[in-house]
Amino acid sequence: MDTSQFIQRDETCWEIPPHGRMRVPAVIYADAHLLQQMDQKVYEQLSNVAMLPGIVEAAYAMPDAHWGYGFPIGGVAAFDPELGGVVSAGGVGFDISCGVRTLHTGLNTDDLQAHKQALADALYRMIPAGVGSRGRIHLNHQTMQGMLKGGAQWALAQGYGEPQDLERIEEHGKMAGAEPNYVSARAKERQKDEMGTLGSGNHYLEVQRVAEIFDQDAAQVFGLQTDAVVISIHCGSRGLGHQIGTEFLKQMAVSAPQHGIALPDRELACAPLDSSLGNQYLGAMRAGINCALANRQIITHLTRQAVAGIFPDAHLSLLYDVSHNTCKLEQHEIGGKKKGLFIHRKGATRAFGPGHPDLPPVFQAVGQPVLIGGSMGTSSYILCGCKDSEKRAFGSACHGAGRAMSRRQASKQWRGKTLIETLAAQGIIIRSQSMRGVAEEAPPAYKDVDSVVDIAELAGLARKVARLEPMICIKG
DNA sequence: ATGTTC
Repeated sequence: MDTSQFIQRDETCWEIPPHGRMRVPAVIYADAHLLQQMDQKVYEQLSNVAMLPGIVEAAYAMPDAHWGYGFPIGGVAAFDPELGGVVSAGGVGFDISCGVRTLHTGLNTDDLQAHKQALADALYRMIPAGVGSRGRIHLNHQTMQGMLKGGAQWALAQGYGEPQDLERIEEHGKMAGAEPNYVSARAKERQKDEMGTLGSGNHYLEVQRVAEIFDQDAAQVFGLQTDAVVISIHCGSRGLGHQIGTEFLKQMAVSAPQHGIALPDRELACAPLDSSLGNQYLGAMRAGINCALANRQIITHLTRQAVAGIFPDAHLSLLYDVSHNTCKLEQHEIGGKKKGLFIHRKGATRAFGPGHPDLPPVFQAVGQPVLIGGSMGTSSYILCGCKDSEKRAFGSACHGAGRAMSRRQASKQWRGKTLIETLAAQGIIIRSQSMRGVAEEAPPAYKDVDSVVDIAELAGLARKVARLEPMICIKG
């Protein structure tokens, strides 16, 4: 889009001043090139978000932002319940609590070389991936309620994982305030055979090597060294999250007029935080967060089993687990005063800096790990939160490379088989059930993750710690 | 993202 529509505040901060029904400005963190690459829809969607009741400070977009459903993906917005603030199902997204976790393996690149194919096969066999994939775990009514209430803590109690995993998951693995009774029977039905599955789209499990370290001190705290092998898992709440999103979006759109809300876009359906519907969505959405946390915990268990079959002495310890589709009540300073705000992050990662009370002791000195999944075949990054990020976008950073092209366009332009062959020639093994899915994920269909991350750092959203390169990718 | 057009 045209950069002249913005007031450039500094090198990476582009502002849309409030006009029309906008209550606050809209701000995009990007450089001129990333901004030009973004669809004009990002401008419109972010301006619409700035019109919603009770929004404070500004509607923000991260450098990886692109056109989404209602809210842009890469969007961050905070709402004050005391100012008539709202919660929006479109502001969280369909894949509730989609996120990334990264595991240390204790192996290095040389250990892996001779066993690469075998490990790819073992992981692909062990972890179901693709549309409608089903797992080996089947939940009944009681275990479903327990999972929705307990998240990764529930999964651990079922035998999936290790106790020390928990402190390295946001919310200690269990999102408080989940209300399984606000999750429909249909959402639960869709989920009962889907625990421990990756799903499709941009979801993946990737075996990666640490290719570059930018910050030795933070890397040491995070346990990262050059040539170490790590495994990253990117997935979410599967059919359950999608069903919750679908149902509440509809209800929020229908009831907006009776809540006195004139929606700038039907896709921005929302409900007041103090309404019954808003409260029900929060309870269901938090249960969806627990579903995603439990799912990533179970996949971790399956990953440990697959790796143990080839490297019996390897111990996989969790670095961290972050969610990037959430709405959370957090304390932030507005005009010098601490306030409880509902922070929507849609395709945006929490990036709390050093000393934040919500971080476990191990990360107090350097800030939380911010896990950035790149596109297929390209680098991923590990960043850390910094003090500034709390002033820039409520403690948030980008979540990935961000699409530059639609799935439809990408699937017309590339062939999955060719892409897999090209990547194989670079030593990257791709395993996927869907050649169309692979084509949709073609690296050039995404923005350049290196520049997205550089701009995120320049904007003070997070600081670079390490760059990872893919070796094996199990693709959803 | 999604039992990929409830």
